[in-house]
Amino acid sequence: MGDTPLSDVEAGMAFYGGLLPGLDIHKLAPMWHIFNVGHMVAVDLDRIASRFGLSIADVHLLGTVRIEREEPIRATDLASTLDVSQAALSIRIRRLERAGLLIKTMIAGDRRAFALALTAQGLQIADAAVAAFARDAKLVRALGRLADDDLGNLTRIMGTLHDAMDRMILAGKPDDT
Amino acid sequence: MGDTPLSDVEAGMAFYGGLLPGLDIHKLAPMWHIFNVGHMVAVDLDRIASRFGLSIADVHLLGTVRIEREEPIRATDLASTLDVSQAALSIRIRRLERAGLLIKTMIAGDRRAFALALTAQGLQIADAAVAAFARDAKLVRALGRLADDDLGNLTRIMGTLHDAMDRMILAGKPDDT
DNA sequence: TAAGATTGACAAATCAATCTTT
DNA sequence: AAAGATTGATTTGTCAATCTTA
Repeated sequence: MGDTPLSDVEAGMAFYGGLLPGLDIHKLAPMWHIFNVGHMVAVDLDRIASRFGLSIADVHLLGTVRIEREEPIRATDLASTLDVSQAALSIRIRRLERAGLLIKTMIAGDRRAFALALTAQGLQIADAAVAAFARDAKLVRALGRLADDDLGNLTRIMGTLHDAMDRMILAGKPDDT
Repeated sequence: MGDTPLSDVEAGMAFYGGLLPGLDIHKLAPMWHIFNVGHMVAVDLDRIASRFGLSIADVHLLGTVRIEREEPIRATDLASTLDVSQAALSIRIRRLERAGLLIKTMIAGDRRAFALALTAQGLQIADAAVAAFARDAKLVRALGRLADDDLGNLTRIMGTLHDAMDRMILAGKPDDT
């Protein structure tokens, strides 16, 4: 170890790198960062969402339904997109429906399934929550201190990873290890 | 909208950017990516950890204790580091202790608190789980397809954000909104 | 008083089982 | 059978209250 003053995070990664030389630390380190920062962001956004009487999971759902599509999104597709169980969705949808933010609509030609749409109030709250995220989230503050280059590259690279994970999860649905 | 075939993710961000022009989409987009990828990684690592009879939260705890320090880490400090409640820690520690992976040790000069250390078995399982993460995680596969430049920049930038979030959370503990 | 840790009440996730429709 | 959705049992998280020690 040198005498450079490492942060706790860097020190931890350096420790593991030296400990298990067989490890692919160059991929483990960014995954660890993403996992941890993702968790901290989730906790932080949950705190902001609670101002609206919602959880971050609620906003995630409303925000996804918010994005207009040709075909209104079905509950099953939503479970894939959000990477949660259908059971969890079922309960969340019922609660948001009772809160007057969401409505179920029939799908032509399939009486098993239903599609989802936001009410006027749901639309307003979803937008307000997203605006509050953009304004108040801790991570937004941290992102504001990055160089323009870094912010652009981060967005591009994370977008690539986001797409790749979406595809892998979708592909891995039928046969899961 | 142009005729470029956008991914769902990019289409969603473009939608919000056009919808609410006041939004700082340049910071909202990367935050959204980090939140979503972080969640998908957590689900994936949880699946891998279950091979060892552990949750990702268990491995997170063991891995953090694993990192050697001058002073063995206390339970309260661990709650800050992991960004979970003391109550959750309390229960998880008891379970890991009963499983024979973790031991509580006395702290000289303070009979309220205790420190944590891994047993030989805990050490072995923690390392095995981390090795399994590096080998089998979906995100590791996705990271393997990045250009070397991108991987390096991602690691550096996410490390910066990780540190920044750690500091903000630590600073925000006494007075939380 | 405050800090470290634990407990109890409650919220929310998963998994397995079930019901209806295809 | 298989797919979409729901329910019940279990696990695990947070929050508020409590106990012990500083």
